[in-house]
Amino acid sequence: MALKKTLLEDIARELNVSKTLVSMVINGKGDSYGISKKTQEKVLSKAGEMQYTPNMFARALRTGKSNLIGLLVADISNPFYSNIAKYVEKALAEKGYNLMICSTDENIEREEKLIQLFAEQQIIDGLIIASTNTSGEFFKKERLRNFPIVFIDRYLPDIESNYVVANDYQGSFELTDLLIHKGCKNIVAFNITPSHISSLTERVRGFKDALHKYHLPFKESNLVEVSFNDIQNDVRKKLIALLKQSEKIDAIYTLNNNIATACLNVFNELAFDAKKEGIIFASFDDISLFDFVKPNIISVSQPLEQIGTEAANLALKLIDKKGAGTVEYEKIVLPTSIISRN
Amino acid sequence: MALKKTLLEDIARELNVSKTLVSMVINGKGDSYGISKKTQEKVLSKAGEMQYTPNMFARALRTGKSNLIGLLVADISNPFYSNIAKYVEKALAEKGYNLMICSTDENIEREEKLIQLFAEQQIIDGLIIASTNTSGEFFKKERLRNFPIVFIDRYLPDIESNYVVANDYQGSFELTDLLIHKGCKNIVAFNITPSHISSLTERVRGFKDALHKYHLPFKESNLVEVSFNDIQNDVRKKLIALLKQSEKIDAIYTLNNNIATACLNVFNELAFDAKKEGIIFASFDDISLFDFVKPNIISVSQPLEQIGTEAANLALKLIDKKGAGTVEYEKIVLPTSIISRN
DNA sequence: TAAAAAAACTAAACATATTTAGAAAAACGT
DNA sequence: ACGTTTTTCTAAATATGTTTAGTTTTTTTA
Repeated sequence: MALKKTLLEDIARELNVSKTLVSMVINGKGDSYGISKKTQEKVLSKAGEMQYTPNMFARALRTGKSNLIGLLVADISNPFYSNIAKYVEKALAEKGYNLMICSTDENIEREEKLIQLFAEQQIIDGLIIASTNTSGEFFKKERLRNFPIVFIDRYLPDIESNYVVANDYQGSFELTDLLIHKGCKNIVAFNITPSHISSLTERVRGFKDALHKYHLPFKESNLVEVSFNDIQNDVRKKLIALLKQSEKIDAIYTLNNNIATACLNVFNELAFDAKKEGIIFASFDDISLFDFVKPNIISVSQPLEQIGTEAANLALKLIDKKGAGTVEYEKIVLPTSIISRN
Repeated sequence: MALKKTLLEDIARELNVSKTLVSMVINGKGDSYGISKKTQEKVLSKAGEMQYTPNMFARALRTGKSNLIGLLVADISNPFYSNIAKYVEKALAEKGYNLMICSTDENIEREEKLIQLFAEQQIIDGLIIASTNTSGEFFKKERLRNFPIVFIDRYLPDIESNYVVANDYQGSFELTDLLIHKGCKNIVAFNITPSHISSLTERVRGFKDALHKYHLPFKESNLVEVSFNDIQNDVRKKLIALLKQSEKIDAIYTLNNNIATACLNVFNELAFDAKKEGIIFASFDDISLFDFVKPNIISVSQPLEQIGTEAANLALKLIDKKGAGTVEYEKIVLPTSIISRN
């Protein structure tokens, strides 16, 4: 009735050999185990004929390897992450690995639970993660210390780790520098809070340093923080207040695409024409949306394909090297580029 | 050295009971197997203390259930799919299931290979798929006939199946109807080719029927086809030709968000002001981008959250019912809504 | 041609759970 | 106190591969 799957044993029985032999041949170890060419061919052709595919669970159970990589991000529907995911998947597929994607919703508990489930249990062979954690404490656990983890987008400053990130500091510095060159004297940056995330603190640092370079003062009012849980409403409230205030500002700089989109929404609602009001709009993260939007947005573009590809390859490299003594961390920092739409 | 994982046996040994008993209790079957309350508590507390978590592979191997659902889409970086993915994941997480996402790049071979790998091998318990296949032939295979599959976005007309799709026909009809009411007499629709995909053929049908309703002729020139593999360039070529031609058109209607974005790019390049030229721009699929773009886009919005949630729940339902005789297919068609930006 | 070496293959253990069939212990009835 | 039930628990089989430690067969060497 229910079509039975072909097992190693079935092939072995058909050919009157042991399943050990079949397993060896199927795994391409026929030569190294000294199985004769003729036998190898017989096995392979019979396996093809019987449409044999090994049971991943049995294999993973025995070998402790699943050929699965986990990708943990805040929100897979954020184009930043979904684009990275696409390239991660592509790079992994080339090496016979598959991807499990999970969203954490920037929820530390959920993140930790998922890591526990997948990484500590060795369901995945490696983890690529944009961690939302405030510290590296969790990752110091004995069970994780030796697990292949690649941080992307953000790293945790208090632990040594492998990571692939954009040069947030440099990108933010250059963008701010450009704004100043365009004559801006009172730039207001919008950040999200809690803002412990490294990519954001780096961007803030770049922003401040660029101001400092040109002897522009940094006041409290140059940095607005909006709450992650309610970005749209918080942005609306604070942006409107900002536009109403007497002190004139000449640039708004959002520190990620979420805040940018929220601001654009408010502009839309208010039919606010930033250009006409002499306000330059700039943002970290370049999303395709920005190509079409008024006002023209000056943005810092991150190399998504490269981030995804490098992260995948680094993860695979760590898996290969696993256990091989050397614990040298790879810290890959990729250059960003300014997209200056005129 | 390498921290050993806690096994069922370890708990059993500590408590001087059999691992059978431990397994039963861990799986919440203590009562039905008549394990005394006291023993159950002992086991549970010891398991917590020893941080036991069952090995998914051993469990899946034995039970044939992995609590994994596969999601196969053309391109996870397409916001349409990444949004659906988000809601699918959310609905599954609530029921203790996890998601494996793979992109097929609209490549039939890759799609079939992935299905073979995951579904036929029973690595996943169920599959949610936006199939790129031209026919249902592949899904008729004995090994798949009884496998829980939910088609989303597109269904295959030549086979019976479970699916969750938007009402493409209705949405397209209403949109076209609206355009006509706005005075359009020569609407050009942009489709991608090969266009065997059900959602697209339905949209074309809705378009034609609406024209017909108002006795507007449908000519070859009312439907432009662009190749999926090179959307941007093909759109550029054909859109430019269209805008140059002598015959005046009064609306452009793109049949999905990819084509829409490509068109907008061309408008941008040419600094073409559709509104000024008396052309209304409309598109199937509503993406957040459209909120910000000039010209104002009239669009058909699909209920992404609902599609994702219903698909996930239907998949779980099929898994539950598996083997339970009744083969009644669920065909869920969800209403779309017109977003008419003025 | 017998002993040694090399080549080709296999039985059994193992990875870690779940489940079936049945055993031991406790409680009950008389 | 002894057989019968009922309650509680367990040994062994199973799921499907990989790997270790041999064994058998063939070839080579003296």
